[in-house]
Amino acid sequence: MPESIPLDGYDTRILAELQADARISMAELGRRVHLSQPAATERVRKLEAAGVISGYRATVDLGALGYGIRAIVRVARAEYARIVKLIKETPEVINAFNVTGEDSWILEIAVIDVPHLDAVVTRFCLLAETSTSIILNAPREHQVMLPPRAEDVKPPIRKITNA
Amino acid sequence: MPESIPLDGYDTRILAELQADARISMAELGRRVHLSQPAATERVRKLEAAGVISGYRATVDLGALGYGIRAIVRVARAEYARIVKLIKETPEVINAFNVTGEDSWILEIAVIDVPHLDAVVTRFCLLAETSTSIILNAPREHQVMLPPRAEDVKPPIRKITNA
DNA sequence: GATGAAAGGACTAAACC
DNA sequence: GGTTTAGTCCTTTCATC
Repeated sequence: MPESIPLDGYDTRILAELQADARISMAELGRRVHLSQPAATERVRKLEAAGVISGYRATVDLGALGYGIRAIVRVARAEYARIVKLIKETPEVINAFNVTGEDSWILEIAVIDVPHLDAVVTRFCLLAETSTSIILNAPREHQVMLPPRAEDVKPPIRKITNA
Repeated sequence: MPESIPLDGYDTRILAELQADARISMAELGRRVHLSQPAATERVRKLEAAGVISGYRATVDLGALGYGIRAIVRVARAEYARIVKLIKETPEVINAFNVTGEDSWILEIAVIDVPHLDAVVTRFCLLAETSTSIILNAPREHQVMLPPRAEDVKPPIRKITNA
């Protein structure tokens, strides 16, 4: 699994375009980033091979699908293996993060309505302490992520040697 | 913005396939869901028009991009407008949810290293109380969401009328 | 919704810079 | 590394069943 391959301006623009619309053709991508179509295709292939691009997914509108409520469930004092098992068995869990701190799990879930929310949260309550917050709105979702700006990257302190 | 159009088995399978790989051709999609290519194309077009499919995005590996740490930041006692402004100015924020409860905001961020984490969190600390948890692992991410199963959908209680 | 035909566009590979 | 060209393949669109 190669990591941290050098990314230049073309790669950055390709990543921006494909995060904004993953279904454009390689020819259209080339036009947008000012590369020929074969050059764009080759760069995308390398970004995929390097693992920088890990996939392409359609985004669905949960409301249109019939899920009226999204919520964050924090889970504390849970037994690791049992929680992982319950997460894997629960399709309403969109994202599940194991985190440091008092609450060891943070889940994002989608449910139809309040009775459904109750049903899902109750399953986790049986294994651990939970705290549920309903998502009211999301001013940012799926931010397009590009390589860190140079000013944010602190070079490591060089070790003093006897050279 | 049309919502809750009826979705049949074909639509469900199309949504599953496109959430798993958004770059397949309409011909390949048709093969996978056992529809002709024009039929598959037309259904995708309708799902897009109805807003069920809201977009297609490439997923990037944050580690490969150079972001070594992901974290959840909970923000409490914040002034709404100022927090929204700060979120919009902070590219490290991947997702930002305004939620019910004590902590009114839950942010997911990606940073390069601990100094960078410190820098980002400090900006939010100046406006509100924060609590930061580093993400250790994520046993589930980007769950494929399909229309709710029938057994989860509770029909509304019919009102008693004088008919 | 399927089939078949026609047109347009996209991808692959090669030669060249 | 990128570009251009040429050839093939695929996709899309339309009309018909």
